[in-house]
Amino acid sequence: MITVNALSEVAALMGDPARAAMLSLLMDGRAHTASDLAITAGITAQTASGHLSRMVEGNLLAARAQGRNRFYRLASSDVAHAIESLMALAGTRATPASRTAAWRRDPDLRFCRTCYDHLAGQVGIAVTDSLTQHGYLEPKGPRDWKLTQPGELFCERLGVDLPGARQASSRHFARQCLDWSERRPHISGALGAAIADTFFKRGWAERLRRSRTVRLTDSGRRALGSHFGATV
Amino acid sequence: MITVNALSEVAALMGDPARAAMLSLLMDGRAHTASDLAITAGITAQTASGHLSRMVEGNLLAARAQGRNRFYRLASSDVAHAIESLMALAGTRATPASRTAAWRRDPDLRFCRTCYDHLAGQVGIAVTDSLTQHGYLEPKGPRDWKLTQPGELFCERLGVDLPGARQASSRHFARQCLDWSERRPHISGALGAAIADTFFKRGWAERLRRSRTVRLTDSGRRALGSHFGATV
DNA sequence: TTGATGCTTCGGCTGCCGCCGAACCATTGA
DNA sequence: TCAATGGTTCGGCGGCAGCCGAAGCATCAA
Repeated sequence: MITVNALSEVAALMGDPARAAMLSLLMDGRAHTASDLAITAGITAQTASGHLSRMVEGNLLAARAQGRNRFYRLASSDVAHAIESLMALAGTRATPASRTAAWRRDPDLRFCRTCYDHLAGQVGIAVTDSLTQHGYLEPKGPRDWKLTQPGELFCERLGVDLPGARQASSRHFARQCLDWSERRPHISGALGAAIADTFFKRGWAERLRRSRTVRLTDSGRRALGSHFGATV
Repeated sequence: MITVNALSEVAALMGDPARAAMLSLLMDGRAHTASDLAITAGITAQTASGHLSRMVEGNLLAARAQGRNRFYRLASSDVAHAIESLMALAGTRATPASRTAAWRRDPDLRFCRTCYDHLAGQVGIAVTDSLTQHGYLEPKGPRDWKLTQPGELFCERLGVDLPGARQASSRHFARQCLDWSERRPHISGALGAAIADTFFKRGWAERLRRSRTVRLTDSGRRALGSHFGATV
């Protein structure tokens, strides 16, 4: 069966520590330079170059040249979801030595991070829960959400770029994405990305360099309370 | 970050051709003997033994001794879902040589297979669609379904072991599982397994040995029409 | 008890793959 | 044009991990 080989090839591509470190950084959804990825993985530029070209060849990454730099990003949100599902598995692996799951040791990452291009972790869940509890978001089908009329008004007041989000016709508008640390769905898709953008633009959250971890600012914490009625 | 290592370890465990072949066989949800798995992977018993103990150690598999034999099965449905998500990735990898996705080359597998312990593929989707269209199944939350009152009656008439399914309190009753070939959700969980059992018990479907592929019998094809109002 | 079967452990071989140094190409800026 | 910077290609080294043969335990059937 051909699918077996394909399975092992994809898995093997993710199964090297250096490549996994790069993929983990790229889970922030942004594009990073080859040298940036090399430093993150703790290897030389030429070794990283080999890894990167292999991952492009394997359709895990997409590359874009810009001047002297070469930027790499995840090829698709499917790749991000596959990585998340593996991380969910890794998180439940209770080692006999310490029964503490791996993600528990990184509380900041668990608190708030980017998942591809939208917010995840406790903050991502808090935002999503608020939207559904206020009736702004309703489940639609197995893996999507519907933004209700009041929900549209709410987003507009918040400054979310709804027209821009709808314009990205090639991707899902409001998608459910399983959160690997909270093990519940949060909002992703074009709307999820637009909401995350709003958080960054209004100074409610800051990306930490070289990490998926996101820091919630003081004003962000206040905004969660006043706009979303949530405390984290 | 510790999660990075955990990610690469899990992925590497799936990234070996022999182990991937074993995992693929175990995706039928049943337990298989060590020698059976060795033959499937095309390696000797002692080599397989090493692979199997590593996968047990890595919490991918669970082992159970029975007489002289030792049976291995997937440790949890989480493992099955992670493998499915990787297969979904592998399926979309269009090689430049042939733009045909891998699963297209195995139409039987795409038509009907077991996913862990329930039906997947076109038949799994047809059954699920029929249940939802008749109002027997309603979406409940992001990843579950609710079996309605008419749905319970329908299942009882069909001979599905509902009490037995409800008894498995440790697992989800009616879960949504994303089908990697159809890319839509089908019914899984205890109810999904019970429905699949009914198909096998009533001779509507037959497992092909050493494969996830399931053959729909003639009576099964008729049953799909008469009971589910579906044609495949 | 004896032999057959299923599985595992041990030891040693082999090949692959990740790694780096060195050299090379491309872009930028002076 | 020349130096500096970012990336890739090439060649060779070293270690790990997958593989098997041989031997060692269990279990079952006589």
